[in-house]
Amino acid sequence: MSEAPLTLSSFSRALLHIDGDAFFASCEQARDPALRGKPVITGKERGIAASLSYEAKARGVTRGMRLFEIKKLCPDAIILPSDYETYSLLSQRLFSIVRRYTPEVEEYSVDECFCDVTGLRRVLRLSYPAMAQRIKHDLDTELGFTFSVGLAPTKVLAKLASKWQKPSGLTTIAGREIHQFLRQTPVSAVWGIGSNTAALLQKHGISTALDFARTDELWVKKWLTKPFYEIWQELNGRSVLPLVTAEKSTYQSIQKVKTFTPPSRDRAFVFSQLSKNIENACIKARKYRLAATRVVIMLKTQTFRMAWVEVRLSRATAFPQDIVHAISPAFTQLFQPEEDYRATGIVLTKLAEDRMVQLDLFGAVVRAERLSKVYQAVDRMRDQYGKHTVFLGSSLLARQFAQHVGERGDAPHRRQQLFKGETQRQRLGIPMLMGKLLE
DNA sequence: TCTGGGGTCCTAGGACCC
DNA sequence: TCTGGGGTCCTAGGACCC
Repeated sequence: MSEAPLTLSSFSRALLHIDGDAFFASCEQARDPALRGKPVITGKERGIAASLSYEAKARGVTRGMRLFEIKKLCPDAIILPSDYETYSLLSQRLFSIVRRYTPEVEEYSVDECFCDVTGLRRVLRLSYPAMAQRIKHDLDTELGFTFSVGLAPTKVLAKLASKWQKPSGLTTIAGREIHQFLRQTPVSAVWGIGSNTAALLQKHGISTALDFARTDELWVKKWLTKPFYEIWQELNGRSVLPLVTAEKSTYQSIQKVKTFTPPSRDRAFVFSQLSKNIENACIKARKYRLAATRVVIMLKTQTFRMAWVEVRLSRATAFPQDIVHAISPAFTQLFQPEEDYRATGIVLTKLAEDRMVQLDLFGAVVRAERLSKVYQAVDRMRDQYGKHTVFLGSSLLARQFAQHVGERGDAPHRRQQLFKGETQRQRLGIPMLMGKLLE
């Protein structure tokens, strides 16, 4: 292994990685002040802890812990079902605050982003660390919970920096300090290096991020794939990963998977779960004006065995009844009556843009136009009154089940609670079957 | 870790064509 | 009939992320 250069001029680029602390639990606390300072846990619908407030962590609760264990350990824990709609709204606020400083923002996930502040020192009359501090201050005070921020010359290093001190940390990794940080970091903790690659590297005596950064460049190129070579470069201070600032406007695939408890071997019920997933996937597809030409249906057994089959559609569609009809034989083939199922899933793939969809027969054109009109109306109603307003007859069992177990789907009144005056939405509360609309 | 849900990118290798 | 080279497209599967 030869020495790779680690010293670079302090900031060829100045990139920030901003990460919400205990984001989901913090959102709940931000929305309901009565929850502040208390052990809050989200993930009730799954039966395990998904996100924990720092108060809960202090009591020894960990991610993935079962609810009954949590109750034993921390009887006053407040356990809430996930409310993705609220998290997503606060996420948008996070991004818009960062955009006050620079348009170069990558919305990496619901609770984190990267941004490029290179060259803004003069404009803002601030050093890069001071700039990072200021952005952090705005986020902390305006959103009502804390963020951890990393400042470094590359994305991979900025990600490492934000993780360095949590919660509410601000860590700078300047070019000359890179090796000090990498020496203390196991290679498996580097963004993009998972357990498989970490195990491979370990075999070659590479255990810290510094070992990896110092590995011979030619060796890395020869034995590892492109993403790992890019990580190697970034660890050495060479910024090669671009910021993806464009708004997400399309998808390669859309999937909806849903677990239900208890597991079931009732064919009609399992099929209706799948049907409901298909409807939800189609809603998303239509929103982005996409249509699937292929779908994968998946059934997960209680023993976590995943059976799946791919179905080619005769034409691209984003209408659930087309897909429900097309996958029906495949479902029959997949479904084993003596098996207990815990989840179903659908993946829409080979997505085509809506207007490019080819319609073969005149009859199909007429039908598609009719359906298209129906769904325009359905999508408008859903926007106005909430997700559970209109659905396919084949999803009825699953819808009733969800209502029975008190699922926390989309609920416009919670939006009102959070953003008073921003929405006039109300809940209709009367489910209608698609069949009625099509009559 | 007793296991949710939603994505992306990369590569090897086969099929097919000239 | 045999052997060879090269290009493109597609697919399955791996790996990783939050």
